[in-house]
Amino acid sequence: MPRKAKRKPAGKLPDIRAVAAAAKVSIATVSRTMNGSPLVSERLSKRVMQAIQRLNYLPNTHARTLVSGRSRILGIIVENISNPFFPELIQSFEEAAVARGYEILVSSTNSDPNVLATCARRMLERKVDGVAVMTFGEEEPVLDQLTHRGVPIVLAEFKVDDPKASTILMDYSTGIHQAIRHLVDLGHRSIAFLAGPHSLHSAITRENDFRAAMESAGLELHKNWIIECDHTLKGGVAGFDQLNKHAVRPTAIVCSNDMTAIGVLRAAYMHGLRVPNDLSVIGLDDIDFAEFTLPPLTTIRLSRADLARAAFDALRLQLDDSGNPRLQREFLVSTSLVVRESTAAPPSAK
Amino acid sequence: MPRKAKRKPAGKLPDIRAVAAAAKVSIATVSRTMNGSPLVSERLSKRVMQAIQRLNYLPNTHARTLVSGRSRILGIIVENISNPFFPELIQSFEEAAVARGYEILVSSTNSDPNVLATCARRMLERKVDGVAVMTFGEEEPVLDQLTHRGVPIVLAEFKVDDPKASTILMDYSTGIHQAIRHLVDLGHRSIAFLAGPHSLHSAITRENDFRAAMESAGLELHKNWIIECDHTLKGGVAGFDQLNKHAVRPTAIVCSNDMTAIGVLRAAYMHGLRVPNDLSVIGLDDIDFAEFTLPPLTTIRLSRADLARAAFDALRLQLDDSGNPRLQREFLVSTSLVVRESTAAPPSAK
DNA sequence: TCCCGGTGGAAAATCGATTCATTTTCCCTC
DNA sequence: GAGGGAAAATGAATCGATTTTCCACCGGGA
Repeated sequence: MPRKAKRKPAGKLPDIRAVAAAAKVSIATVSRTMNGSPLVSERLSKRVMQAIQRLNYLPNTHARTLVSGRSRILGIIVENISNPFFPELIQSFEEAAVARGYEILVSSTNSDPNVLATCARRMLERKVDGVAVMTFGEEEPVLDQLTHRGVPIVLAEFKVDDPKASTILMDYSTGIHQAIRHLVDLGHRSIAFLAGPHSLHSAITRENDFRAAMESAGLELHKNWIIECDHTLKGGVAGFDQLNKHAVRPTAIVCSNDMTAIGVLRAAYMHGLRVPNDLSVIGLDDIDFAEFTLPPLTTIRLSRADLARAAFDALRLQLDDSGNPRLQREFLVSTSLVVRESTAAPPSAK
Repeated sequence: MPRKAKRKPAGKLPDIRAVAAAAKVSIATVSRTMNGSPLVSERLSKRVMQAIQRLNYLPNTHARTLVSGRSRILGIIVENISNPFFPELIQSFEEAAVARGYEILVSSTNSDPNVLATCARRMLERKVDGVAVMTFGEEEPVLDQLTHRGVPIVLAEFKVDDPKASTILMDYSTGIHQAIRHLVDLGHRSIAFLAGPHSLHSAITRENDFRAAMESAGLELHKNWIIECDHTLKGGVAGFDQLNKHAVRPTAIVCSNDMTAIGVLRAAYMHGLRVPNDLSVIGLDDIDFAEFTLPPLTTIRLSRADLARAAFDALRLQLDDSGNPRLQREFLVSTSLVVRESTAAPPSAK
């Protein structure tokens, strides 16, 4: 005996068949219409659209994904969502994605490689079309999982030798040179650097660019004045404390990111040092907060919007143009100094 | 003539058939094993699991969703991802969700009703199993779209008369009473309130609780001292400026959220007022930053972790226990004062 | 010897779309 | 009016799982 035909429950959502029936066309035509195929006449297209409106029909993306192989979902993995840099980045990435009909899957690794592996797995299970890995380092192990399955990825500050991988490089050098130049012009000679964790490629690049800028300004690097911190507020406080232990102290501190700089501001305050009169501080990122610290932070701007757009474009290129062997796979994002009030002439120059 | 059978491309991902073949069982058994059916013996189950491992098989969630009707995706809609309160909330929500095998879809409305509608639509298209609407107001129009299609939702601070909707209420009253009490104990009598935008239910609740606390402390409310701001840094600055225009000024300011309070800190600094000596400031939320402002902010803590967990539990209850007519549909999250250094005795009391 | 309950298998229906191969429609020309 | 060819619309296979139905097998009890 044939299986009993299932009656449709009353509250059933309209599917493509319902639309086809309502518009008196085949389901193939409905599908074509929705996908903007040129093979549908104006007249029919209109009729189908009306039926869609009338029924308040939403296509089932899962069914769509199953057959087409594309999910129209992009993943974005960030290092730490509690660092304001990243929400701003996610926001821009989301806007770019949604504008082109992509959905995004966000996750944050907190610099834990295990979490990163889990993220990659989650992305794979949901069949993302591409992943922006915005962790600025530590990403090696995860790459294979994704690229081996043919998922395009884009990395920040890290080149991978895989045709499916693109890279976004930051031109820190320009911004950092401007910062050093700014300090030198104010009269500073003793400049310290609070670096980020060495596990991050970006932290190392920033530090190297700082060294280069110091050298090209003809300034000597005091050995104790480059300290590895962890890019957090607490880390900035700790870094300052460490700097403060030594007898000779810098008159200016450049930090690997804004959070560190804000930590320094806090620590300096606790030690009774006035910024910028007793100490100049420069950050890097220019998060929204930087304008509202006390005093407002002089910092090197790294645009989240630019970075997000570059990441999205890199993925889109891989997706739309994957045949092309001469695909652009490297992108550059620039930086520049924003002068506010945390920098001034050093005390000695008064 | 039948369509030509398609050969499998070499690099094909393993599917359930491949696993079945590798484990020498039927696909039904593989499915049963993965879904923890009791009809599979220990022995076989182990064999299947091994095959899954060996092939590095990942089930296709889209295929699964299509037939089962459940996507195991939860949506979370926040007001503004650039306010650090929300990333911290998302982080906790994500952890809870991922721990139970759910994926999450994040989006941020920026208080724009049109964006909210788009978000709802995106969630619907992706067939989310439930949505946490953490916008603290403005949500009416969107509700129908979701609940009408049977998607459970949980709202912050807003009750809806729908069996699919749950609510999380914040007990601001306790924290705000503590704050007023703290100020009164320090000697303050003149206390202003920088409210949030009246479009937000939470902002109105907070304001009302402030009024109530003032009254129960026997303090008079100065008419010009309740000002509507917008919960941003800039808004805090503007609010302070407005307060400052009048001849009589408060000795303490309570703010509807931390961002506003941080804006006030900044504005006070620009006007040469020292906090807390000249002016006491209290925030609400206790975002991570609050500990690192200058001076560290006294604030009313509203735990993101508690809120996220409540939101997740509310949805899970709706999902797992949807038959139950006596479902818990209201949850309460508490608040409490955290005293740091932005409050002290008023100048006159010195 | 027959039957029975408990396991697991094989096969088919289903979910809701896309898309290929095919048929139908329509228009133009001779 | 027939024939040809492009354009428009259709039918059916397909994606990868879940789930149901029916069946086979095995050991044990009556």
